[in-house]
Amino acid sequence: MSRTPLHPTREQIELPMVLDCLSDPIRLAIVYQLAQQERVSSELRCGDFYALSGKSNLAYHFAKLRECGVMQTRVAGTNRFMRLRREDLDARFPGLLDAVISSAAKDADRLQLLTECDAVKVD
Amino acid sequence: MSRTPLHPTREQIELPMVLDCLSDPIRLAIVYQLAQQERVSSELRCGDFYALSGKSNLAYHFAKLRECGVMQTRVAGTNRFMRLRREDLDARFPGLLDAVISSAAKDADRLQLLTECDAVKVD
DNA sequence: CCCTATGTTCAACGTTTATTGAACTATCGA
DNA sequence: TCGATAGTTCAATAAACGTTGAACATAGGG
Repeated sequence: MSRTPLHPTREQIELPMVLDCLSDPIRLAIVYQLAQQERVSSELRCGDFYALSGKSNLAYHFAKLRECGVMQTRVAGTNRFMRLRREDLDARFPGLLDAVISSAAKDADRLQLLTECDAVKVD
Repeated sequence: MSRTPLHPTREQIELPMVLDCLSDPIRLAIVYQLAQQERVSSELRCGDFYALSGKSNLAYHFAKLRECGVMQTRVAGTNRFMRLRREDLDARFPGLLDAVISSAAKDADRLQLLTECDAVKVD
């Protein structure tokens, strides 16, 4: 497996790319789930998203989210942990991420987003 | 020319559709220009956007912006006046439009957006 | 009534996109 | 060292997208 994947610098993050990233339902769900996880200040593994799609399709979306500067991947053994690049996004586009997340939260059922409660319910 | 074009109701406006709309550079420029015009509380004609692209291509983008609920078109004679559906967008996705507009403003030159000053300069 | 100005619609095109499964790489644990 | 686990990469496909020019529809002014 390759080294730590390439990420754009903060200044290289472009608004249209970010919006395009967030416009895909699967990627929006990934971002939403990462945002939920922020509260616990921990990261998520790729496998934590298998409910959303197959792993090869997820790898495609992960790559896109990385290349657009929305999230960051840290390689640890055979796992890859990801988290939102909140600091960079907030610096570049103040209020944008929060507006998207809370808008998504309002439409959680319509967007078929998994909430923390759902995760518990499934158990 | 057909009657007043179809617009989705407020509740029919979907987040991914809106984000997708705003992710295209030309549509983002249209929205940005409409947002600037809001301050003067007036509308813009299709022709006011010819600097962005050809008219047939603009018509395509206008249709998309309309269908996604981002803007509204009012037919007046041979002209069509448009404005942002700010009230609806703010109600559905609080803070989103403003975050996008101000983010775009920060990158105005990178995004090749026309500002009010530019319009004056061209004169 | 014609001519012009304003926009839309249509067909065509090349490009990008999302999705799939199979093959592959790398790491960890027994 | 072997096998299982975690993800990526690749090739193939179908659908959606953005762009173009030509044709069309409509309203207003001489």
